[in-house]
Amino acid sequence: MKRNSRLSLALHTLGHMARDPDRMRKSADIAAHAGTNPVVVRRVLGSLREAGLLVSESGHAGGWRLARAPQEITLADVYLALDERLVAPEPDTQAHNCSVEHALHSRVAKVMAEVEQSLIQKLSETTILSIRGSADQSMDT
Amino acid sequence: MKRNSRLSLALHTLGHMARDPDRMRKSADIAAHAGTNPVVVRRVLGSLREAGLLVSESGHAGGWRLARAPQEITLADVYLALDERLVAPEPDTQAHNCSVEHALHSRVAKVMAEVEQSLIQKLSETTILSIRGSADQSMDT
DNA sequence: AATCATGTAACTAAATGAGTTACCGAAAAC
DNA sequence: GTTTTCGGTAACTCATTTAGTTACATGATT
Repeated sequence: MKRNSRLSLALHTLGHMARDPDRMRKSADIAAHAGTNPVVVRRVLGSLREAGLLVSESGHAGGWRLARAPQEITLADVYLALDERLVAPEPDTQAHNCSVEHALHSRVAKVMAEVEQSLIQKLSETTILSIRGSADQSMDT
Repeated sequence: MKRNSRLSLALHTLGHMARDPDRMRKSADIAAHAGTNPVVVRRVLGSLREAGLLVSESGHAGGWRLARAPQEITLADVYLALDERLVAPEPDTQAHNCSVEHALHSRVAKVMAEVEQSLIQKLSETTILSIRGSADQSMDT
């Protein structure tokens, strides 16, 4: 895989789950569908669980399930859960030699932060319900 | 450095240049200011030149300069020039096993593309003039 | 010609992230 | 209570990306 694969995997999985929210899915099945590894799936979904988007259970009837209704989960939730921060507010480790540099740095950081917020705002306008497929087909066909 | 360092370097340099658009700057000076290497600077600024944002010249009086007025250069121009594509429209190399997967994949791709466009739109609303420092201080203080 | 800039190829090193193996612990089935 | 079947996680490998560096060619000015 490549860049944004975590986000992509998350959206695909949530899209599937949104079709049938009550069903439990095993990481092995999800992985097979996504063409990846169960551990990778658990890592990504684990982040979503920490953010309260999913719940997981062990044992025979275990697996993964949405923690709330699909229309209550937006792409912003997913984005923030994965902690990607595409626009990246660099934590500013560098001491700046001149005052111009310092002022400019803070301006750039401010603009980047605004763009990031704008991105999150845009993402919050779409729920995973809208990327779900149309009908009642099941995942394991 | 870290992620988005190219974009960051570009914005910082353009911010400096916007203060005094007619002045020629050497890659060595820019690199010293940014705490990086002249070759790295030339690579990044080379992308901006290909996009028509900068011009460069060789020789004694050589260096880098804005190709047009700073208020005519938006962050979207810079973003597109660097070919970053943060939201990343994965080129879809994979054949999908089931029709659900196929439909879902295209939905996800569509949403991602919309978000990317939204990001570019937002970036186009800010020019490098607005990240320039306030007054007439020069870069080499 | 000598100098000083960009342009670029080629390489190194570090960081990132997917993939994998292995093992633990929890919950249900038997 | 033992076995089975899940998730949870640590530890490692491998590929990719990218900054950094060296070296050298090209072009423009002195």
